[in-house]
Amino acid sequence: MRYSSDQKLQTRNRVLKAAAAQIRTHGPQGVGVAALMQEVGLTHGGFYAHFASKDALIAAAVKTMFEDAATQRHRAIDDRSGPAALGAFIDSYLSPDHRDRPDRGCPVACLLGQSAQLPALARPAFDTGVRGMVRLMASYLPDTTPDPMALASSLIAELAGALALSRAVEDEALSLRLLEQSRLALRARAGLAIPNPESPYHDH
Amino acid sequence: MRYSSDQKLQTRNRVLKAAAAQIRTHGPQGVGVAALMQEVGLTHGGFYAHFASKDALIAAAVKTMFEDAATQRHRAIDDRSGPAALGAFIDSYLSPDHRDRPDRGCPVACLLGQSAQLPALARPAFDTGVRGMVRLMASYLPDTTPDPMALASSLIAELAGALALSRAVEDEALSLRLLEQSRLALRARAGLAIPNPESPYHDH
DNA sequence: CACCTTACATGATGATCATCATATGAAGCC
DNA sequence: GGCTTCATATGATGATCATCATGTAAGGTG
Repeated sequence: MRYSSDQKLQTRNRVLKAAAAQIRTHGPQGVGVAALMQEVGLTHGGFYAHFASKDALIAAAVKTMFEDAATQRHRAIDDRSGPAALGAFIDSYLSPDHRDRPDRGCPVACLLGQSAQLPALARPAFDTGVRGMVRLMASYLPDTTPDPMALASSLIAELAGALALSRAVEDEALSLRLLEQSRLALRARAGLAIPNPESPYHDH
Repeated sequence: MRYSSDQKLQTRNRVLKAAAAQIRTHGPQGVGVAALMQEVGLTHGGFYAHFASKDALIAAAVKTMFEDAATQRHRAIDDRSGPAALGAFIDSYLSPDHRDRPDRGCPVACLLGQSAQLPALARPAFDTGVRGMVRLMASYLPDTTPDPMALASSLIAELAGALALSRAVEDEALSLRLLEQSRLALRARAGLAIPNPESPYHDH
């Protein structure tokens, strides 16, 4: 068959999207080329028409992860600004919903512990993503913050750490406690009021 | 040859020790039975005399990791007590030295992001380790702390998150900044004085 | 209408890996 | 001194996997 003009690009994007989800749930090693292509409805043979290697795919997938995460953050925060935006960000980040959907969640928290498995090609994208996330957090902080970048760095470490920990832990009660206590601590550290206990979480 | 009475146990311990290091550096998937046995000076055949499966090995190795970590913590803290112990713990945890030696470092930070790769057999040991670490941290906190377990949970999340992040990042300057800013933030949050900038880190 | 490009499929290759069946070789025991 | 035991070695098996060479169908282009 002859394909529509951007057929190849669309296929490539579908593969990328599937890879981005698989990498976040099963790690870079957990993705097989054959299984990935099958998920997209194709066979493994065509893969190398789109990517030079599996490592190249992972590098590209990590990049798209961070791009998607940026647009997702905008949706989670809606049109809120200042403290409301910051609170919404923290709450959605440390929600059980986010914990249970790593496949569409924050790449930083997912790749945190995968440093050894991540191919060198994908590393720069990760660094850029971390830097961007710290910068974004700093931009949310009150103008009165003495050193916003320093505080943001510390807040991001706890955000990602708490989420990753809550995922790694087996016991649901312990997992929820880790989320909730970091959520409260982070809100306090960021200068936010105690959140409404009735609706502590938000969708994204 | 006939072997000394505890030969088998000693071999098993050597395998476990090597596995514990490999898992922390290369992840659970990064360890091959053959390579592991060769590192210990044996061939792959004898492995199944010691462990029922690779998963069983990983579970046992995770357990020993946490046991070793407990004794290591005692050494890092020496005979200090109270604030001095807490400060030494934070400083050594977030030191470049600890960052660069994951093979003998904190299992929590190493396994944080490996939840997907960790076999079910090893999960309970991880939970126990996390709980123990939070409890230990709580025991260090000043008596005046309103809810020590809550604060400890938040502190551990930042500790492990900052260390894992500093390892995952490629850029050395960014990595050091992540360590240092969380170190200062954690000391402040734990009610400690600003550390001496001359010798900010300690061996362990 | 014939041709050639293009997007993908089929099938093979070689590597790696966990697992296991079986062999070996040294020592304690009779 | 031969028999047995037991820690480890050798080698095989089957599975999984990345990669690639080659085939195929379809449709725009000449």
